[in-house]
Amino acid sequence: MIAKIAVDAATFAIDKPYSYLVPENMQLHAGMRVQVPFGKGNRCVEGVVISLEADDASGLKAVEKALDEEPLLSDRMLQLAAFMRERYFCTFYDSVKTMLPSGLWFQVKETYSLTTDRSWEGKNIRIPVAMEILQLLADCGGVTEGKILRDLLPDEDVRERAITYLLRKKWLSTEVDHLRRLGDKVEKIVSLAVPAHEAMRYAEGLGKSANMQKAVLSLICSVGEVSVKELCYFTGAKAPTVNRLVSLGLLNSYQREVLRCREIVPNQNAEPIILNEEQQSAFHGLEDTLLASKSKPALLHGVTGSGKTAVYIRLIQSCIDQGKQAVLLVPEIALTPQLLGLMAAYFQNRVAVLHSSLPATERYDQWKRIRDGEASVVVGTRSAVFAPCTNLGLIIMDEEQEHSYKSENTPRYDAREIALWRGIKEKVLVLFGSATPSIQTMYHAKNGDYSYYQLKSRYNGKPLPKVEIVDTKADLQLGNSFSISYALQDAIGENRNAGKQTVLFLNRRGNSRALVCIDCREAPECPRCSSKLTYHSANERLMCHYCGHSQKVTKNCPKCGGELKRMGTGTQKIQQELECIHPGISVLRMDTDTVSATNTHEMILSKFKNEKANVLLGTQMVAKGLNFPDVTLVGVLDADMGLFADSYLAAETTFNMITQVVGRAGRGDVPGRAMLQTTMPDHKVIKLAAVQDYDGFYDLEIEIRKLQKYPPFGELVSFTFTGKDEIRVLRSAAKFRDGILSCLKMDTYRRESCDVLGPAPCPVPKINFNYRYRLTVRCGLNKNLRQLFAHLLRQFSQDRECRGVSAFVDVNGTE
DNA sequence: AGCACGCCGACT
DNA sequence: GTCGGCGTGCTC
Repeated sequence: MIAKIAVDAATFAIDKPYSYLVPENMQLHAGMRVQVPFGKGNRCVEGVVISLEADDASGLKAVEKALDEEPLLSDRMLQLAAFMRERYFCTFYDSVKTMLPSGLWFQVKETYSLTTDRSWEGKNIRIPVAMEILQLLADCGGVTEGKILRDLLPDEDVRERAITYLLRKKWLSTEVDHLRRLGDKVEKIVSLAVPAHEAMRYAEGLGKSANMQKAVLSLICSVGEVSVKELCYFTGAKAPTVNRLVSLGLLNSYQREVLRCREIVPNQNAEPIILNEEQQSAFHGLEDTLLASKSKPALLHGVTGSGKTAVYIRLIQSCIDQGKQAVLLVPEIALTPQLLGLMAAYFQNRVAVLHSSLPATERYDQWKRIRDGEASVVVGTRSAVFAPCTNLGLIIMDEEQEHSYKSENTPRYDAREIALWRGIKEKVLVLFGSATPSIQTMYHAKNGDYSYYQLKSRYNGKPLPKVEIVDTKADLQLGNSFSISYALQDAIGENRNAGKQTVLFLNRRGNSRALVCIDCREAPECPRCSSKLTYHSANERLMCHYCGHSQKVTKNCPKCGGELKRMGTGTQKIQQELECIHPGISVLRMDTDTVSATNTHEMILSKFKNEKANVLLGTQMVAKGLNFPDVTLVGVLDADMGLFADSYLAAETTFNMITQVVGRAGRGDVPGRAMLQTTMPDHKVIKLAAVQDYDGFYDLEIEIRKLQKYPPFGELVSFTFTGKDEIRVLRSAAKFRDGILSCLKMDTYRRESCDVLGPAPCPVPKINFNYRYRLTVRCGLNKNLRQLFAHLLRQFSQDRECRGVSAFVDVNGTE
C-alpha cells in the first residue's frame, strides 16, 4: 500500500504529494495526519494522507506512525485544501492547518540522548558548551528534552552549534515527536455493576465507619450513571472510596469524553417569527433553492432594520428540519453578542460557536460537536467557513461586504470564495446578506449568477435620517480651526438642549497613541521597521505592532533631544474641542484607548444609553451594533478619509461606512439627522451616500471597475517580496516582473489580458529589518495564469540571484 | 526551507 | 588531521 502525503516541511516550490510505503500493520485512511521521514536527514515531519493506492513499490520510505486515530479531514475537505493551494498559492499543508482548529495542531518535542559511544569521556572538546551538554545528559540518565536544553542554554547560536557538532560526532542522537497541543478532556463515569438491591444489601452490611460508601451507593442507585467528580461533590466522598467500590465489582467505570463548551444564554423567548410580505417572498424563494439542493448562491439585499435576521432564522429552521446543518458567518462575534443569544433562543444547545477569541480548548470541543453532528447550527467568524459539517445544507454570510472575511495570513483566503466552493461541491445554498452588498456580489446578482431578493421597507416604518453634507473648506476660510464645523457645532448644541443624544464618528483607525517631540514634531520610530512606535500605558513602554519590539519610554526625543509629549488621539482632541465649544457637555469616548478587556465595547455603549451622555465619540467601532432611540444626530467628521486609501475597495468601503453610520440616527420617534463633513462636498461617492442611493453608487462604481479591470472584471494579484538586503529585494521583484512580461509574449499566454505594475515599496516598506516591495498584477486569473504564476514562483525560489528574498501572494487583497 | 555532501583554507 | 565556511543539489 502506498500513501500520497502532503508534508508540512515542504515549501511552495517543492510542495507535491510524496509517496510513502504504508507498513503492513498500519491502518491509514485519507485525511489522517502522519509522521514521516523527509529529506536527506530523514527528519521527522508532519504530513497528511491525501490518498491511498493499492500499488506495491519498493525503494520508498515508510510512514513512521499515524498521528490521528481517525481521519480529521473528509475527502471534500482534502479537495478544498487542493483548491486553496491553487487559488491562494500556498502549500497543501498550509491549507490543512487553516482548516483545523489550532488545538489539533502538533507541537514538536525533541528528545536528545547519549549514544553508546562514550569516547568523549576525558577528552578535551573545543566547541563551547558541548562538554556541558554531554555532562548534563550523563547526569540525568542520558536522556533529556530539547526544551530543557533551550532553557539551560539560552544562547541559540552557541547551543545549536554544539548540538550539531555532537550529532555529527554521533555522541548524541535525537528523536522528534509530534504531540497534540490539546488533549480530549475525559471524565470517569461510574454506574452500578450489580442490581440495585444487591448494592444496597452490601451497603447495609457495612459498618458505621463506611458511611461514605453507603452514600455513594445510594446516590448511584437513584441517578444511575454519574461522573466521579459529581459523585464526590454531592456525597463528600473522595476518589479512592469510589475506586474501591469499582475494584470490589460493585461499580462499572469508563471514561467519557467531556466537552469544554460554555453555554449560550438565550436572550429572549423564541417567539414564532412572523414575516412581512417582502420577507415572506424572499424566504419562499430561498427555501425552494434550499430544499432543491441546487447550488445557486443568493443575495439578500435588505436595508438596515429590514429584518434579514428573521429570514435567516426561518431558513436555518428549515435547513435543520431537513436534518442538515447550517453555518451562519458574521464579521465579528464581539459586535454581535445579541445574535448568539437569539440563536440560542431558537436553536438551544444545537448552536455551536466558532471564533478566534474562544480558548483553544473550547474551540476544539465546539469543532468536535460540529463534526459529530451534535451541533446543527454553527455561528462563527471567517474561519468557521471550514466548519467540519458532514451534512451541510446552508451557509449564510451576514454583512457579506465586510473586509474581515478576507484573511490576512497565509493562505490569504476569502471566506466568500470558500463558501461558494462548498456551495457548489456540497450542493448547499450560499446566502449573502447585506444592507450594502459588495460591488462584486451585486454584479453577480444582477448578472443572474446569484438569485436576488430585496427587502426595501424598514420594519418599524421609520424613515431614513435626513443627511446634510458640510463643506469643511468653507469653514476653514471663515477661520474655524476646530475639526467640528460650525454647522455641526450648532446641531450638537441644539440636540443637547432638546435632551437628545449625538454620535460622532471619526473615520480613522484608533492607533495614534504616539509620543511626539515638541521640537521636531517627530514620533520615535521602530528601529527594526518603518513604523512609529505606539505608547502603551500598561507597561510604560513604546511598542511596535509589526515586529513586537518594545522599549522604555524616554523623556527626550532620540533625534533632537526635545521633550516628548503624549500626542492626544484624534478622539481626545475632539473631546477637548467639544468641551471648549459647549462647556459642560458630557462626552464618552470609544476607541482603542478606552476599550479594553475590562471596559468592553458593550459596557461603553450601555453606559452611553443609561447615563444619557450628550455625545458618544468614537472610531470605526461605533459604526456597528448601536441602536438607541435617543440618538437623533450622527456626525461623520471626515467622511472622505477612506477615499484616499490605496485600494480598489476605497469607494465601496466609504459608501458602506457612511450608510452604516447614518443608519444609527433616528431609531426612535423623532426623525434622525446626519451630517457628513468633507473637504470634497461634490465628490460623487459622498453625494450618493448622503442620499443613500445604493443603485446610483453601484452604477457609478461598476463602470470604474470595468474600466480599470478591477474585480469583478479582473483580479488583482499582488506579489510581495521581502528580504534583508533592500537592493536584492528590489532586483528580485524586478526580475520577477520581467519573467511575467516575457512569458506573456509566449503563444500560450498571448491572449491573456494582464497588466503588471511595480515594483513599488509596500505601504510599510520595512518590517523587522526586512524590506518589502510589491508587484501588482491585474488580470483574469484563470487556470492558465495561475499555473504560470505558480511556475514562476517555484522558479523564483530556486533562483540563486534571488536568495534571501521570499515572495508571497495575495489575491484581491485589501492592503 | 533544511540538510548532506564536497571542496577549500586555517588552525592545532 | 580536524573544523568550519560556503556553494550545490535534492526532498517520495
